[in-house]
Amino acid sequence: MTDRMQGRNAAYVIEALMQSVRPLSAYDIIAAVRPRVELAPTTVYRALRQLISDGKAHRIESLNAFVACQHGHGVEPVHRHGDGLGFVICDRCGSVDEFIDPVIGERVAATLVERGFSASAVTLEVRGVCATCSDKAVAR
Amino acid sequence: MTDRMQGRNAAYVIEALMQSVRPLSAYDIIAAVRPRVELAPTTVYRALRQLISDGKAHRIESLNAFVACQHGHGVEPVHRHGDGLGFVICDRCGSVDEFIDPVIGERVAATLVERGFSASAVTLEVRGVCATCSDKAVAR
DNA sequence: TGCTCGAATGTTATGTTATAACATACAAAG
DNA sequence: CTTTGTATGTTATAACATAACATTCGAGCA
Repeated sequence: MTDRMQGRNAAYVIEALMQSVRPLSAYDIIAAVRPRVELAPTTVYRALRQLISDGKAHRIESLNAFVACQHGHGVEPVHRHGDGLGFVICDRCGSVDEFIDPVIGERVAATLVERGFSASAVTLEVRGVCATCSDKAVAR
Repeated sequence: MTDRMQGRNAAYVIEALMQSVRPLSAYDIIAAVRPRVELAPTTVYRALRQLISDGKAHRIESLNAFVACQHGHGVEPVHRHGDGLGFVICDRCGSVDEFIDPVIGERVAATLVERGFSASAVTLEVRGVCATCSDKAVAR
């Protein structure tokens, strides 16, 4: 009961996410782990819920897809929504970049305090085109 | 060709959104306008795309649902993602509150400039429990 | 008038994302 | 060796979203 046990399905899922540059939908994950193993949607969503609550994966709301957390693989705490965690998502190449801006975290927190609102999750996502893809477009 | 023409379907849809306290999914909207009129999903999504690009409605990504814009019904410009526009969503009563924080807008913009990232949309959503619902829980 | 063009709309089918509901396995604690 | 809780498996279906193509309708104009 070390709080580290999370079953082998979660292991398959996080592995698939870590090996992918792009976010994966639940069904992408099913395809990615096949034919090594055949997972049902339910199973994948269960594993994802677990991984997300452990801070090892994030859901990208605007894509209905999932990514492995890019940080916190050492001693430092993993990134959590609510600390000014955000994602920059390129619609051209699909890359996702995680960032933290404490000032944003503070401003959001202030807004919530002002309202007496108790937050369970904060989503910050930017969609657009990354520098690399812009350059490519210019280069042609 | 005044750029204000947008067809009667959009009118039905925005009306349904404005009359609702809570966000509505596309299928909720279909139910809301029935039996006055019977709209197909395609039709509703088309109208929503239009309304959103006009700034008259917003998509709540974390709910896969839609709300009417709460501001900008006078001369002032409508709210747009990217100016620090955000939503505070109560998971208990379903209420959605729109807010603007220019500081957040600036910080996000700065992050994007730093990366040479060109944004097309910014999503900021907070899920949790509003003051009213918290009070109720305590009061019982 | 009647042509033509584009925008809006309608229709059908299907693709994609997510969960409900219930059955089984399996390990640790007692 | 039984109880209990967590993980897992299975089937079905709910909920969200778009593709592809047909039709209607109004504005501008020959």
